[in-house]
Parts: sequence; structure tokens; C-alpha cells
Amino acid sequence: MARGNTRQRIQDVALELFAEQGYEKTSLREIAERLDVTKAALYYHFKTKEDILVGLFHDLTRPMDELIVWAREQPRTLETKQEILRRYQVALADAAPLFRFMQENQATVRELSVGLTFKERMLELSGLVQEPDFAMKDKVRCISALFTMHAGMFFMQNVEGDPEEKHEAVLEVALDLVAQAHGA
Amino acid sequence: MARGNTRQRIQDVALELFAEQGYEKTSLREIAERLDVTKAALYYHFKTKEDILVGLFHDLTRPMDELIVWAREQPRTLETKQEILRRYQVALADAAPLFRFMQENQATVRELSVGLTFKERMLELSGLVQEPDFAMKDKVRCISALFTMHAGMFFMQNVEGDPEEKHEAVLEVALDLVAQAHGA
Amino acid sequence: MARGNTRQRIQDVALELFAEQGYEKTSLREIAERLDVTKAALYYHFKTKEDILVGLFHDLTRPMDELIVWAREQPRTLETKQEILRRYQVALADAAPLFRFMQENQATVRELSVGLTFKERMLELSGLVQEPDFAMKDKVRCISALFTMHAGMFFMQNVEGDPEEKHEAVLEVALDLVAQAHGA
Amino acid sequence: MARGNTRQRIQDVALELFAEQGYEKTSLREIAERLDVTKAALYYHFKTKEDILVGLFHDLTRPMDELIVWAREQPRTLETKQEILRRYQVALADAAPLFRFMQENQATVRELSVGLTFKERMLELSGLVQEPDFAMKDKVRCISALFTMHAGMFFMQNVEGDPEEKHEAVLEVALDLVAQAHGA
DNA sequence: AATGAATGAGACTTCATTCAT
DNA sequence: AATGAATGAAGTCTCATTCAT
Repeated sequence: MARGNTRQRIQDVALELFAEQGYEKTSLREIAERLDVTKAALYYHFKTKEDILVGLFHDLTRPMDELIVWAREQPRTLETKQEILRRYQVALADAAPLFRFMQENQATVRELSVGLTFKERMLELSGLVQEPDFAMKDKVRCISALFTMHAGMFFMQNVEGDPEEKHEAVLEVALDLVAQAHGA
Repeated sequence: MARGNTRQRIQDVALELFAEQGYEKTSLREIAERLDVTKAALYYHFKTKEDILVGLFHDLTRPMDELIVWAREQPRTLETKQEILRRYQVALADAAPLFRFMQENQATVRELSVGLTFKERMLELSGLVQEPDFAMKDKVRCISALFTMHAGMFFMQNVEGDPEEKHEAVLEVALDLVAQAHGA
Repeated sequence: MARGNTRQRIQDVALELFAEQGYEKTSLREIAERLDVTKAALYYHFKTKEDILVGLFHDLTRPMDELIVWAREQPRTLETKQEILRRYQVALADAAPLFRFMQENQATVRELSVGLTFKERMLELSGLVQEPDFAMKDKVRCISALFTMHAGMFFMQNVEGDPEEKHEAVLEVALDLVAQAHGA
Repeated sequence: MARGNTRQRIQDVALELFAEQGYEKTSLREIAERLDVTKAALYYHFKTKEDILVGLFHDLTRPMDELIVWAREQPRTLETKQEILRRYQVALADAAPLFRFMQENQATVRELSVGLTFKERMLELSGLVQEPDFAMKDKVRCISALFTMHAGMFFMQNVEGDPEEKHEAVLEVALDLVAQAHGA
């Protein structure tokens, strides 16, 4: 019925399933069945299974890339770092399923071509919120701020409370951490 | 030739491979070959592949269980919580490969019998470092303290510096976070 | 090369082997080899091994089903019952290998989904050739008539004589038995 | 605890399981577990799995052998044949599980060393209740009498009524059949 | 743009059997 | 009289992938 959008639909379903069950446990048969197409159809749109993941990654990771590009050009002030965190939270929320997937499938993803890229980005980002001459404790604070954001996205679902409120509390804690690292 | 240690050797090799490549990607053939036994020998010692994981989990998770038991009986003071963090860091270090595995294979592990247990433990632990009447921000601080510990174990490997020093910095940041939550 | 008949060919070979060696002893490898296909090809056409059997059963059992449907609508006279026996003999002959298989693999087949169905059919049929108010001895006669038909199909192969003649003798004995049950 | 009787216990359990699930589907592990012994223990008492079956067969088949031996020496009168049927019914009842097993596992048992023997015995027996110069229809009657006995043992369980009464009805029908064959 | 049919590799698992103790 | 440990063969099944149509 619908046509040009098959590629997109494949990605949508794939992401959903990858996030839910993991990459290895999700078979192409499953994806195809859920779309009511044959497996062979998937191969018309993507060269391999990994390719589906790579496609997803490229599409959904752009905000994070743009964040990094933007951040690199800013002065390395506390304000910049706090803005990075704010933007990171937004990027995280927008691509939540992908990040959840990345978080929960590290072992699998590690040796996929995409894996390196992701780790590199995290390292890059962590480099942009700390300073080389920081004391170790302050470096840890900055990294912790980043991971607080992650915990905020995933573990906090288990904590009761208004989502908006949780969201803000998470951001505040993270902002505090970099502020403290900057000697506030 | 065969000594009573085969069961242990299986667990050792399995943990190593599970941590390195993930659970799904590690085949029983691989484990068996590395031990120079047949696959069938694995089945003499463990009923299923999952059972190997369950065995590992039971053995390596005991310190965390004991920590929870101990913590439940303590007064819910700041000092207790800080002691929990200290002990948690030790437990984490002792069973580092298992925790790394758990962290990196969440998607896979989620539907294994072991998965629930692990999540429950994390929730229990997070319940023991916060208080129900805390402001949301303080709750987040406490949870963040826990996750800082995780980041400390795994992501911090990518940060250069003396391991001992990093270790302590991580602990300090975590201790600070609960202290702040307690209004210090 | 591949024509649309593969599914049918699988069933043919499977029935042959199931009847010859039994269900458990017949491996999918064997079936595949005899067809010069891979095992995986079997799984393209049938979801499981049991499914091959279920397919066979559905296809070959139709005459018996139709017989039951027809019989239910007839008046419960002696003539009807004798006609049932005549038709049963034909149905039996048409699906001889399947019936032989069912007969000789009862233990195996009992817990397959197909098993119940088969027993139910036999019970149904036996209900259609006897009457509830018959004396026990007459009930036994009717059941015996049915089983005479089975013996006729399988054990009689060991008795020498013209097949056509045996066939008729078997039918006559069965017809006599119901006739006697009806007080002839 | 108990000792000399292990061999017997193995046979008991094995027969029970063979009859219930079939020979192929019953594993030595299952037998061993039910006896609370190791598989290796079974091998102390029996050389192979088939050997367990052979043992059972030899033990439980004796009455049938004795019946054949006895029958061979009797005059080939109607009375003798009817006595054969009476005795066969008793033999059948005494070794019901074994006969049920034989009946329901013909395909499996066929190529076991024991299989031939069983078929031979059935042929022998069928030779003793008919006469070479009988008309085909009368031969069928005699064979039918034998199979009525089998149906009586197994299928009749599905017919309601007093067991004793069913038992007798079955015998009467069988006796009638040979009587008719003899021109009664 | 997609299907139907098939493959080759490999997964987990079970089994009957052996043998030193 | 029986166990603990292990093996080799085989089984069912699933998967990513291919290719002619």
C-alpha cells in the first residue's frame, strides 16, 4: 500500500525490536514479519543486518554530532559546559530508544563498526565537559554529570514522581556537578 | 587427568568470554574448545547455557547480597549510606567482570531469570541510600552516587591517571553526593 | 530447477520413512538427503518436524472425516453400519501407509497434537457402528468389526492368498459381526 | 537400601516408562532418575538399552511361549482353539503393560532383535487357531478372534461398563468367531 | 520494489555409552 | 554394586544471506 517509506518503516521496527530484545536476539524474520514483508525485502533496502543498525545510528546520532561540533567551537567556560549538558539531555530524550539500545547492548555493539564511533563520541563529549588540568576529583564530577544524565533517562523510570520534575532534578544535579568541578 | 575443578574452570572461561563478547555471541563450542573438553561435558556440569550464567551470578553476587542484608539493619544515617557506598565499591571491584558483563548485556540479560534479580537488587540498593521524604533533587543525587560508582568502574578506564587515585576520587564524589542530599 | 512440488515431495518421503522406521527414528537429515535438499529447506515448508506429520495427517485423514460426517446424518440402521464398514475399508486402503503408521506408532503419536484427534475419530466411529442400548456382547461385536478391518489391512499381509479374496473375506466377517449385533 | 532387587526395579520402571512414552522417547537418564541411581548403574545390570527391553520381553513372554508349546501338543479341535483363546486372554491380562508396549511400538520394535520374535509368535498363534484348509472367510474369523482379544485389552478401556462384564463379552465374541469358523 | 525458495553454517541440546575408581 | 566424569554422534532448529523471477 504505502511505498517510498518502507526503508523508514524497517528502521522504525528494527529500532523498536533491537531496543526491546537486543540486537542478537532480534532476527530479520521477526522484523520482516512485523512489517508483513519477506526477509528478502529487507535486503532490497539494506545490505546486511548490521547495515540496518548503521543506518539507524547515522540518522539518530546527528544531534549528538552537532552538539559536539557546536561545543568544540565554544569557549571552555562553565556556562558552555552547562549548556552542553542541557543540550545533551535534549538529544538523549529525542533519540531515547537508540541510546537505550546503545547502553544496553554495549557488548554486542562493541565490535560492530558503529560501536567504536559511539565510544569515541562519549569520550569526546567527556573531554568537552572537563579540563585537562582539573584535579582528578573534578574530572570525575564532570563524567559523573554525564552519567547522571544517562541514569536519568533509564534508571529513573523506576523512581516514582512527575516525569517533568524528575527531568529537571536530574539536570540540576548534573549542572551542580560541573559547577562544583569549576570551583563554585 | 580430570580433577574436581572442571565446574570452576567452566565458569571462569565462560565469564571471561561472556564479558568479552557478550552472552549471545559466546557459543558453548567456544567455551568447550578453550577448555579442551567436549560440549557434552559442559552439560554434565550445567543444565543449560543460561545455567552457567546463573551459577556465575549466584557465586559472584553474594557480596552484594550481604551488603544489602547488612544495610537493612543499619540506622538510616548519612554515615551508613557512606559506608554502603564504600562497601559497594569493594563489591564492585571484586566482581568486576561480572558487573561489567551485567552492565554491557542488559538487553540480553533482561529476560534471563537472572535479569530480574539484578534489577531488583539495584532498586533495593537505591532505596537504601535515599529517603522517601527527600526532595526529588536529593533522590537523584543519591542515585547518581551509585551510578558514579559504575562509571568509575567502567568508563574511567578510558581516563588516564593512577588507578588508585581515580578510585578514591570516584568514592569521594559519591560520598559528597549523598552528603549534599543530606543537607551537608 | 525448484518447482512448486517440494512441499508435496517432502510429505511423500516423510510418510514413507515414518511408516518404515517410525517417527522418532526418522531424522530430518534423512528426509532431506533423500530429497537432495538441505535440512533448512524442510523448515522453509514446515515449521517443525511434528508439523510435517500434522500436514500428512490433515491431508490423508479427510476421507475418514468425510465418512464420519456422512455417517452422522444417516439413519442408525444395520444397512448404514454396513455401508460405514464398506467405506471405512476404502478409506483405510487409500491412506494405508498413514494408517499403518498410526497403528504402529501409537505410543509416539499419543502426545503429538495429532494423537488425540486420531483417538477421537476412532471413538466417534466406534460410536457410530454400535448402539447405546446394545448388550455388551453386541457392542464388542461392533468394535471387533472395526478392528477386523485393521487386522485385515496389516496383519493379513502375512497370510497367503489372493489379495482381492482376502479383502472381501475381511469385509464379510466384519459385516457379519454387525449383523449379528443387530440380531440377525 | 535394598540390594539384590535393583535389576528387577530397573525392569519395572523401564516397562512403565516404555509403555507410557514409547521406547525411543524414554531415555536412560529418565529411568535412572526415577530409581535414584546413576545411568552407569544401569550398565552394571544391562549391557545396552535394548538389553533392558530384551530382558523384559523374555520374562514377560514366557506365558505366551508356554501357551504355544501347550497348544502345539493338543488335538486341533474347536475346543482346543477356544481354550487357546481363554488362555491367551489370561496371558494378555498378566503382561498387559508389555503387550500394550508391543502393540503401540511396533515400528520401533520391528528392527530390534525382539521384534521378529514377537511377530513370529503372533503368526504361530494365528496358525494354531485356524486350519490350512479353511475357507478364507473362516481364516479371517480366527484371526479376528485373536485381534478382538487385543482390542478388548486396549481399546475397550474407552468403553464404559463393568470390567468383568467387558472381559467376558470379549471372550464370548472371540469364542463365537472360532466356533463359526468351525461351522457351528 | 519485492517474493519464493533455498542454502550453509552453526546454535543449543540430548543420548547411549564408557571407564577409572 | 555403583558413581563421577566425560565423549562422540546425532538431533532439531534458527539465522543471515542469496538469487532467479
